[in-house]
Amino acid sequence: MGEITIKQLAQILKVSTATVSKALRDSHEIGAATKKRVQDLAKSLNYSPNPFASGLRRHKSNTIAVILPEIANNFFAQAVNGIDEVAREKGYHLLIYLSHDSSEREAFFLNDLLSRRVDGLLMSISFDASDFTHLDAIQQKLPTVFFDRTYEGSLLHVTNNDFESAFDATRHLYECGCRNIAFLSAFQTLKTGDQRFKGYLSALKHCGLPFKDELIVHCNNNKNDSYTRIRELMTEIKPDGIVSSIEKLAKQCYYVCNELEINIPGDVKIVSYSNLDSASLLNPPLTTITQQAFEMGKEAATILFKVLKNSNYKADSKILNAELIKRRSTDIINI
Amino acid sequence: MGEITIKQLAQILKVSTATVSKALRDSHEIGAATKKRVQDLAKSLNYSPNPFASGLRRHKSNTIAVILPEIANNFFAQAVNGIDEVAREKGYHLLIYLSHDSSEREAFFLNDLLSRRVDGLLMSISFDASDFTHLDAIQQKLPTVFFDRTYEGSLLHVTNNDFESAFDATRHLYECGCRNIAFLSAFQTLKTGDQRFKGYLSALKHCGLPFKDELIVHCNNNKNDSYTRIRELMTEIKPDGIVSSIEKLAKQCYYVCNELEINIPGDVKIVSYSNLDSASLLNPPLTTITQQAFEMGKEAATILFKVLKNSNYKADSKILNAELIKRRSTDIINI
DNA sequence: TTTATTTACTTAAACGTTTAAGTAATAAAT
DNA sequence: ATTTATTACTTAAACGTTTAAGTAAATAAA
Repeated sequence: MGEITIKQLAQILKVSTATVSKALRDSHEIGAATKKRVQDLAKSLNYSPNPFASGLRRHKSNTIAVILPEIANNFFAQAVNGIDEVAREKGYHLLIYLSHDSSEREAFFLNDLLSRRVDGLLMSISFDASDFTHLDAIQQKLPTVFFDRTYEGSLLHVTNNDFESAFDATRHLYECGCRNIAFLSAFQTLKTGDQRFKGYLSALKHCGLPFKDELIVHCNNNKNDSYTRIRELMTEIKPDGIVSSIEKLAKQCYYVCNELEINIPGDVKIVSYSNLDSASLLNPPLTTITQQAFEMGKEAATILFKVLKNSNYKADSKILNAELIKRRSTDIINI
Repeated sequence: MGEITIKQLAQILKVSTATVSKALRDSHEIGAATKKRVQDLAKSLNYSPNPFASGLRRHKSNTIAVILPEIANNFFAQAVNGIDEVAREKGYHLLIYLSHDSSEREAFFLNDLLSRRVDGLLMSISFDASDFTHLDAIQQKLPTVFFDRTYEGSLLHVTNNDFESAFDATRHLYECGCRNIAFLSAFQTLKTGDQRFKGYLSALKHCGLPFKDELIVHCNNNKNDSYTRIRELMTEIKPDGIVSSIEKLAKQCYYVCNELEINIPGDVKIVSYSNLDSASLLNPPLTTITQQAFEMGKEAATILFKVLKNSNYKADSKILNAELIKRRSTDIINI
């Protein structure tokens, strides 16, 4: 039961605990022979230092927190894979917090993290964020890198080229013949959502299409709500193209179209931000704006570790390019 | 910078640190008036206890570890959601370890967990496990509940009705007219994989179909390898039905069939263990054996917390029923 | 040879919390 | 009135590690 401690190692070897500690950390203060004796014994007894004791003493946890809106989503899951790769390499542990897109939960987590439980934070902001004071505060207290879903006040972040990718997607629909392009909006209070919307607007202008308010559907966190709104859009406004700023909503479009027997891409073409790995197996295969999810996690973690190494590294950012992958959901159908 | 400590609270209130500590934990040793003074001040200064100090003293981390084969998989992601729900409610934190289906990584993690960093462990075993000594060992040291992918030696676990669900899936194919049913096998060294295979065998017998070795495809962790094997199966053996014991392999079947222009369900019918939430949007919609992923995480966590509360609770298990959801990939086609 | 430096350790305090043991004052029981 | 119990605290040690400061011996420089 009782785990082996430095004290016990010291007793066995008839040296002080200081010697053991230093030998294990390979300090120059310890002679080669003693070092080896200590290290050999430690290995043979399968000693591993108590993380609480060393965390307490060193004010360092070797742990980073990751706050995510959700985990059952290929984008975030892949991002975690990227984060994990970097963190493991550095010997760090990963504490996961799921906000389920609730800023209330998020605030609770952020408060918890002030206890110095972790050395740093990687975060993607929740759907319904509107008050950013907690986020402003955490950045002052804890090295924090935002990824994907960022806000105006973020100092360190990794984002997509959201404006450009939304622009390209919208233009792609135009080029495929759409003249009535709807936009399914989400998290427009965040920089990420705002940029996507602006990209859409800019593309409309560029293509000479008028902006129509009824083509914008603001979706919230409630599944039924957004289903109803999309259904309304499809029955009343009947767009011939849809840009969805979030994967969830694109799926709902598919369900609505199934229900209403609307043909994709015949009646309406759809393109969505999505990292669904079965996008090409859907019926029809979905044209996606695919983010570099793994890379994004990796980059965010890399920036965080830079900051942890050198704490006067106060602002940095990286933009990754999302890729428009054209599939059948935006095919031109010759009748 | 410097976080507020109990010492500082004590100094301000002119009481001892013991009093503060006890007041915060609502001890009966402290008078109501003092208690209130302490709690009010703590709240107003946003005090939160240093988790390292209290972890060191109490030998308790309020953290549980979760070891998963992968996270970019709806089953595991939903299981994490279930775990998260229970853990948050109990005020626990979640440390995530991804084995990427490597038992080597897994062993490394298990070793790390011996440092008493966490109070308990929830685990789903990696794909290529063959030596179970690490698993035997961890169960002696740390309350551990296995879920989904378990092994013979597991004391606490939550599983599917793997035998029955594989039986039902196989029989379903038989009832849809399949007489040459292939089985895509994975992690057969684990109890989970073994049970699924036995369920398949039993159904063959029950339906009066002969067992043919060439209909079994053993798939490993390597994506290209298993693609090749499935391709061989489809070109050489040409089964009219496939039971896939893992979602990944079912997707590969779809890709192979796309490539070879094999019609699903006309030429071959497919059923797979899968929690893909877009299963119904696939082309064709995939008949799945859908596990109660969220429930499984929740149940596993619940058992773990029972053990944490009462440590002579040494063996327990729960079986959840996976559901066969029939979709077009196993439809009977009338020619 | 004397002094300064380097090497290889040890001592002891510190990190922030918890808790067993002690104490003084008050209330209850005899 | 004396003993016993209860209440509301305090003292001090402990959890296991790290590290600043000290020390004695060996080596190098003067």
